[in-house]
Amino acid sequence: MLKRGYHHGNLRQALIDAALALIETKGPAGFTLSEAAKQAGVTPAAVYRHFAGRDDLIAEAARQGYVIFAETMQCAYDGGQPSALAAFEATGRAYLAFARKHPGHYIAMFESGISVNRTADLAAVALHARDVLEKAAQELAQLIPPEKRPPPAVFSAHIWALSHGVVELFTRGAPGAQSPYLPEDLLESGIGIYLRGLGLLPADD
Amino acid sequence: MLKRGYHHGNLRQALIDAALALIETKGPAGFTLSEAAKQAGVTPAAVYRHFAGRDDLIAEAARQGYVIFAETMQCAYDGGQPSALAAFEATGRAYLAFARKHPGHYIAMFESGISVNRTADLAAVALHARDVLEKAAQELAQLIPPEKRPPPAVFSAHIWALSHGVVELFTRGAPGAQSPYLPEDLLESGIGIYLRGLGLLPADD
DNA sequence: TGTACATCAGTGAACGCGCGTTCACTGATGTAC
DNA sequence: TGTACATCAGTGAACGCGCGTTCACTGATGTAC
Repeated sequence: MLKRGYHHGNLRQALIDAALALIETKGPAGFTLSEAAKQAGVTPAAVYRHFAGRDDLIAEAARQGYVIFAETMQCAYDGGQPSALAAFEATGRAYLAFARKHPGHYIAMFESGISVNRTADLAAVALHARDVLEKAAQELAQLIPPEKRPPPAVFSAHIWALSHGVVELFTRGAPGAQSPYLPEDLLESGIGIYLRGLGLLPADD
Repeated sequence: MLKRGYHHGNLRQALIDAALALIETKGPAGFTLSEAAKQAGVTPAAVYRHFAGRDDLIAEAARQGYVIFAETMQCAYDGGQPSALAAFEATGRAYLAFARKHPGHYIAMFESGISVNRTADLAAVALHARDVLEKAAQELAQLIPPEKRPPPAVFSAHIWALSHGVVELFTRGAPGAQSPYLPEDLLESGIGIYLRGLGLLPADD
């Protein structure tokens, strides 16, 4: 953040970062353009040099989130290679790790109410993120005999839903947060049982 | 709704219903006390005869949601008796059915940002709803050999998370809504694979 | 049955507030000569 | 290296709006006699 007197230096990103911090602290409804501007040390009007308006700012925050999200999962996937099983499990764990590490992004992406189809750019990067998970599922599905193999899209949807449900219900003071189990453990054991159901893990523990 | 001229008759419930309709239509942020009053044909100030304020209205909507939620699942559970497996699967299906049939309640409960611990009353009814699912899980867990039986709380948390994730991601125009699969089918197949992983369903399909 | 009265649900006007957004402007910055 | 100038990022004042909330009030309702 090279602050060069009158001009800010990198206000655009500073505004996004401020928005993310606000969303993380006060929830998706707590974010306001004015407050984000204030946090960045700037007048609300200055925001309009860089964004079309309030929603455009959130959308950009979400977009950056999807980029990091895809990168995180891709990286985990690569790290688990060449074992399809290890790659898949690492990808699942990366989902929760992302939600933990980037709560502002996560909320902007999934809880702010902005549509993923708002811009073509946002839709593309969101689709790419989904493809990473689906590719991991597809590769793993090869190990299942074709006649009892579910479509990879179904497979990955299950894992995505389970991961998302764990995040929403058992992190950040959600309804199930009084549970004595760590979200990480819940997700790992849940995926374990699921993969056993697919015959990808031995039945005996 | 017996409208007796000047006095409304049952304004309290009319306000809750209006709030639910608004939440369903415009999302959790779209709800305003003033608009709910207007929908009920009444001045905003009239709301304060029945509720402490805006948040109190949403909390009451959520509370009623938890009551219906618990009833719906309890009813499905009872209908599946005496088979533990049938009762459990019916309870899982009831979760999604509730979200479909009462989207306003569902959003008020899980997406409005009001804490379940806001009042003792709300916390109690939310806990009761969770207990219904947990009881179904507990009973079903009896069929698993003790040494490979997961704690029922973990078991039910998995199902809850999977159900919630499916609702959030694959209904109501969410990120995964362009998926060609019905949420009902996704949830059913997911639970099926999961139960197979626990040895509660035969491995061959 | 008719009248006087207490109750209290809803009115209507007003409030302060913070929001997103606009506009003419200003002055720091980087460039051309 | 020094000066004149064009650019354009950010200012500051202002706007209209709808929000949640308050208050003194009013008049429909149900009850007591």
